[in-house]
Amino acid sequence: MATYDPIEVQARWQARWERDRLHELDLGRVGREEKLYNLVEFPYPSAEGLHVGHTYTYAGADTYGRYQRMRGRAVFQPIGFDAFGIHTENYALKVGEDPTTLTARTVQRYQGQLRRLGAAWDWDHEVVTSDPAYYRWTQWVFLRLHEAGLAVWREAPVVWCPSCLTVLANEQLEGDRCERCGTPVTERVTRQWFLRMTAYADRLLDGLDTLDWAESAKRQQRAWIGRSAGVEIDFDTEDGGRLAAFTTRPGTLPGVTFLAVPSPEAGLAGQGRGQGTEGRFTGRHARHPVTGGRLPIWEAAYVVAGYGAEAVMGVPAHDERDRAFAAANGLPLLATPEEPAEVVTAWLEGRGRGRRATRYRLRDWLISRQRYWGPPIPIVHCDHCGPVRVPDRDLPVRLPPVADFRPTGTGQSPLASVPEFVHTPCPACGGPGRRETDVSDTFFDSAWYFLRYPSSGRDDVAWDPELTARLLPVDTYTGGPEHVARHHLYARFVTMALHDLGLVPFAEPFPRIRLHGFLRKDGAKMSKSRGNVVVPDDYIARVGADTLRMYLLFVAPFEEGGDWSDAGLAGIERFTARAWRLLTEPPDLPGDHPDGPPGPPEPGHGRVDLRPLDRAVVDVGDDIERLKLNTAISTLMELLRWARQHQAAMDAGQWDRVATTFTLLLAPFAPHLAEELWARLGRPYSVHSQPWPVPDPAALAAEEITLVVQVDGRRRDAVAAPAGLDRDQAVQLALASDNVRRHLGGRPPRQAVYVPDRLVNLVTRG
RNA sequence: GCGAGCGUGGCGGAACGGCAGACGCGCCGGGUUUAGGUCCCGGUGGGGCAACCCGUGGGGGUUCGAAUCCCCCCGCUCGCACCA
Repeated sequence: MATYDPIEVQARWQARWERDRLHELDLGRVGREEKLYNLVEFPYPSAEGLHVGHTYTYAGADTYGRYQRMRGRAVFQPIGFDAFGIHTENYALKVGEDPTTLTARTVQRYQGQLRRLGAAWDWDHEVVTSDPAYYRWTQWVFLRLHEAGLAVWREAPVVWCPSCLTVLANEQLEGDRCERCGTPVTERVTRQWFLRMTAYADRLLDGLDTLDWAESAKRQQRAWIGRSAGVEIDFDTEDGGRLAAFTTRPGTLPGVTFLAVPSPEAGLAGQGRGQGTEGRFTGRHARHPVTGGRLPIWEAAYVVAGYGAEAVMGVPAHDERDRAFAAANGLPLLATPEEPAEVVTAWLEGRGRGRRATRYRLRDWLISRQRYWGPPIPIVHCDHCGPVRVPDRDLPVRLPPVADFRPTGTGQSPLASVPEFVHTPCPACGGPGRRETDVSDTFFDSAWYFLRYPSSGRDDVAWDPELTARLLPVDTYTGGPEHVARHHLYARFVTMALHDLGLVPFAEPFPRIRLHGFLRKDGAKMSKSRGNVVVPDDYIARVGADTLRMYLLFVAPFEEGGDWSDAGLAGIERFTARAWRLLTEPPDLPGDHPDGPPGPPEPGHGRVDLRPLDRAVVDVGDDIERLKLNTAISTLMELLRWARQHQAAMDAGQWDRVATTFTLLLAPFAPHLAEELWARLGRPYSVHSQPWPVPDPAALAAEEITLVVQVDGRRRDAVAAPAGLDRDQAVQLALASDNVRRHLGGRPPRQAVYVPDRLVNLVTRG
């Protein structure tokens, strides 16, 4: 028999699956009950290609999807490319190539890599966000939000990256640095487009309770939204003005000794953050609303602009930051007791000096980017009409070719240098208009892509209502924890807004999210920016995709991740080779042995206890459901060893059941190998269309168990016993053990703890 | 600083509060092979090499019984980082 050639096997079956469109679903016939929308975060095709971190994520999600298909679900598992955006454009700048041609090439490269993973992608529904057929609808979504008053153009201080030469959203900061390039950011005041995400703060927060997400992810989003209930208190200033201060602890009002307002240089972005005690007296004073005492007004670096209140009331006696600021600036500390919050609030409300208020850490989503590689925001500015929506019929507003796509640094996108793009009649009055030249944030492209997948072929609608009602929401979203406060939040917000507009029939796009762990390299997260990526291609060419997939899933629990090292790869190579030999070569029976009697191999007696097989069916399935893919694979290894050891004793019927069942259990993990083995067993194509095996319930009811016997909590024996013993029978059995009697030393047990079918603990101590 | 997660053999990792170390790597021994590799079998936490004893970052606690639950401390990783 031929030896196992994983490279030949994977190439042949990949070609066949593609020809047969094995993984493409006929969405027209999928019922709502049977569908399973298995979504993974799509890659951005920026730089050197997919790395094994992607392989890890996709292998896990694909294994889950393949298993669900065998469980009878109609699995929709689309894939696409997040091809617009700064990351792609920066790579284009680095290599000095136009992003249009570059993207076409990198997408092709990624497609090839994704195909070679052997995942069950539904290529019929691929989307590419930089394709006009896609971003036309991104613009359409923007227009719907604009109509609803959720997209607003306003002047605001915004975060500016002096390296990327664009403004950034709050979510795209890492501390006071740009999350893409690490450059410390600065601040600008310009007119920008915002999506009013804060209007949904409460619903984004409250909706979390309904979701099947990891608690850590919910906690993170809650913290990000940061709802605080408190009171806004008015302070009259001596120059006749008024300052409103927000506090969550109105009871500390008697202890106020100063007011703090944002210092101009502290700003949004957080320059000057750190010590937090720098400040400058403004020369102005306010009056305490209760005592009438004079309160100096200070500019303080620690006050965050834009949180919603004009000032912070400084209470050195009750707040650490206030105390530090007061101490550093010679301000008094007034040691007053804290009053009951309700009393103070009611007092203020009664005199019109304050009102209950809720504040959020969440900001509106700034989507303007003064960059090239993104969807133009579909607005025309008119001197008479203001910002006017481009009519739907004129979409897409195509991204024009430009001579130079480098960011300008002037605060304007490179599109501003294309007169024939900029100058266009106002859609409202027909007068001279200027197109908006900013493009939108990449995260806006990906905030709705899951809606597009089922309807990807449609050029008349963004998404088909009937298909959407049937296929969505997403059943399982496999993604990275780094997206919890960004992409997952944006997608929830956009979906809620579209739901309110009656455009989608659900408010939550991702009722169930599973976060994968990270593959690390030498202790550090593997990422392109760190330059420590390992590329899957060499491994796929050398040991095959099946072995790489299984190895990645074997080394660590999927949701925890682990350190990449190929040291243990040999273990999976051995496993697959053994499986191949066992199922494709005739058994090594006595009749075959050179020293044995000549003749054909004799079948075994056929009285092998097959319960381990049924047990494995249950265990592997349970493990996949829980994404414990590492232990699922170890169960397969144990099953293989058991099959090898008992093969000779099995008759033809038993062996057939073992061989086919093993192959079915292997299929979600090693799709090519399983398909080949299935064919060689003479079974009809395809193994991936087969139902998951059903265990024999009688076999699962084990009639014999091992009872562990302890004396005073220490293991002294383990005895074979029939299942279902009652306490007295179990204790009698335990007392029959010589070793147990020896350790009892003649003392009768004072107590016996019995865990049915597991353990007896005889306790002698009082 | 705040929040969360995690600390188990030489290594990756198993273990509904119930036999700690499954499975795999590596290593040791044996077999097959002209030889190396492959392949097959066995062993592999520490101490005694037997009965047993000790062992899950450290210390305390709850429990008949703790890697698992609780408290304190140490270390690593990941979020957030002046949000009043």
